[in-house]
Amino acid sequence: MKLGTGTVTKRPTLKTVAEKTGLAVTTVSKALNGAPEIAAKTRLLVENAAREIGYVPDRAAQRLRTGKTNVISLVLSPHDEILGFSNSLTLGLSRALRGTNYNLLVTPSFEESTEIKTIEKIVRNKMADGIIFSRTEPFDERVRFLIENGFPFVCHGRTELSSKHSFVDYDNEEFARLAVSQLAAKGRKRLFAVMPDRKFTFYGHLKYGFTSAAADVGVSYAVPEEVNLDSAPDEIYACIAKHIEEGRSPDGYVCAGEVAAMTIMACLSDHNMMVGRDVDIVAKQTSRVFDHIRPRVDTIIENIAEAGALMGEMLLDDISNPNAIREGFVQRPEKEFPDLNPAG
Amino acid sequence: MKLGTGTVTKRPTLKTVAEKTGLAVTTVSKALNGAPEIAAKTRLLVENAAREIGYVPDRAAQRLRTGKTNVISLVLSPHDEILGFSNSLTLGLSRALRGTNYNLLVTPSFEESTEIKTIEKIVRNKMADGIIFSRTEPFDERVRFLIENGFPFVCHGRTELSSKHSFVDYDNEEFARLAVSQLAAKGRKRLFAVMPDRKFTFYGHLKYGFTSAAADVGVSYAVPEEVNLDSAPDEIYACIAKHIEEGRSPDGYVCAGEVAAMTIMACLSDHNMMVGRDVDIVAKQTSRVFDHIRPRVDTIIENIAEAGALMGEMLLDDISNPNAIREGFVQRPEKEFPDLNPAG
DNA sequence: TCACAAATTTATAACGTTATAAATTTGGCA
DNA sequence: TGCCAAATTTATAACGTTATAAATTTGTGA
Repeated sequence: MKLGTGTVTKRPTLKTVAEKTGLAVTTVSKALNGAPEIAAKTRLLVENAAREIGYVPDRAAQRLRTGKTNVISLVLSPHDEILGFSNSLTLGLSRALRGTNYNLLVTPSFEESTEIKTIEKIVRNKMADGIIFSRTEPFDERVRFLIENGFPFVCHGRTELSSKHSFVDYDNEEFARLAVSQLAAKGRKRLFAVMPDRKFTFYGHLKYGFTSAAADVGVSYAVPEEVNLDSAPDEIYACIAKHIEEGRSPDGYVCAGEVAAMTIMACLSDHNMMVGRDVDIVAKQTSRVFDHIRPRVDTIIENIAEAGALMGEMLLDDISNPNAIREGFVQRPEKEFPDLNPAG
Repeated sequence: MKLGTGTVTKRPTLKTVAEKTGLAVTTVSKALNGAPEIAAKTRLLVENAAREIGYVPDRAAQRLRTGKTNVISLVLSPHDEILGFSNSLTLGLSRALRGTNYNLLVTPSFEESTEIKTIEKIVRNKMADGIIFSRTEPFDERVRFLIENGFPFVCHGRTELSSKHSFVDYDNEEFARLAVSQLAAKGRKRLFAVMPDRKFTFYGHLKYGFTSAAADVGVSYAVPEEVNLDSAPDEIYACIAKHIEEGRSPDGYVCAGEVAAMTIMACLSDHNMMVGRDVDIVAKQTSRVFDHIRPRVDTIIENIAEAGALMGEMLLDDISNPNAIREGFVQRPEKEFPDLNPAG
């Protein structure tokens, strides 16, 4: 479809359609927006004329008039793992937005501390109709801010705040239990878990899952204090290496992050520890990297794209029903990726 | 910063600032936009007042009035590898946009065929001031369309079109040469290269690089016809497996895609072929996954985040200087990642 | 001090849309 | 046929900004 080769024909507006049909601008607007008072034959007339001359409403004008941006903003944390996480989230979200007339604005924060500023800016400047973000904390300031301002949002992870709000979370407690059972089933006794930063809500869920499962199946589990899932790979590597070299190596690892899990595997390999023989790992898998990594490790899947799609749908719902009661959804751990994910 | 707890105070507008300062709306507008005719003391007065009451211009109104969207659109292909590519691109782009008042709209196409439609839509609906996309073909229809419509864009990859246009490409020819030399230096003689789809510009560059380097250093190289870098990992795996099982295994692999390279490694491992002993691989590295994969393989880096940042800067330039002569930039292969990349 | 140019400020209109209220047309029924 | 309510269409104003042109103020030199 060429748009006037060189000759810049101005975009058709409501006025253009009005002139073509001999109707008033208002009528055309109403006809295209499905106002009930418009006669059926008028609506048809307008729709045909609009299609014929390729009329598309001007978003800026609509936005100025109605105050709606038709934009959803995905606020990324600097730590959203370059591997998989934000990518899958974006993809899932886009899938939910497909077919709607919402667009996706991606706003990375470059420092953790600026994330709340980013959100404040989006709200203050009305840059979007709703916000999506992740890495929720129990008393998350972003959540508080958004609730206080009545701004629609869906976050990835629960909070412990009293106000209900939309969220999509993952059952990390169950993840922890499954992981511990799997390792126990392989005869592993001394486990080692790389945990997220304590400040995140899912730290608690994991911890509770680990503790109870470890007690249930009679294994021990330790957490290295000096690193967490967001630590630089080098630091995680060094930490694991130190334990191995000091003879304090566990016989099973649980890791709720892909990069950290890969780092552990690299470290084990470099120390001639064989996964499956000397040690076992259960990793949380959020992308498909582990499909291509050897030795194979046990993984438990967290489907981020699905979470993203769900968050998108929930957010659209929240935007159109500002007064509805907010609900959360908790994803269950899965064994297999569904096949609708793009390869990778 | 709380925005009126519950009490919805309307956003300040130019009018608000005008009333506060006793000046006309026009004057305020000009003062804030740096118009030269505004007296210094007036400008200061306005700036202070604006800051004080937290005035932020309404984008929708600006956009309606000026026709500028202040949005850059990143159009993603369904094949942009879930691992790294689009993520790094997004990050780099965001970095370039940081500090400007441009926002990043991410628009994934879900089918390859709809990508041109996506772009047409962005242009027709003036959804952005400029477009970024990748996977350029020699006679790319997207490039043709955008040039024809005088719409600013920067693509990742060159074309063979006669009109000059902005692009950022990677020296894949050099990549191929380096890869072949590295393998030859290790004594490898029969190489195997998984190539991109023939339709892409960089197919030609790689091919030329391979052919000339192979001739120079006296090795052979073959390309499996049935798969390319975008093939499903399963297919690549099956293809490599078949060659190994039929005794036609090469002793060196070159792979310009991360996922494909990992797949090859997995296949080799599953067939008890040891990288470094039975076979060697040189992979193109666009994320940091290979840092964490064992056995270590030789990689040659293509810094996508840097490319993204560069593309962003070029696009902003192109937007502000519509009549400037367009130029391209070709990235050189690198040995190391710079350290400004977020961990991962 | 006055005239006039330069400097600065201002009023008006417009971008394209939709909410509101007013105007017109239609159709039913006496 | 004529009246009235219902159905449908229309005019007007407004969202917040900036381009344009007009108006005002300031400063300079005679």
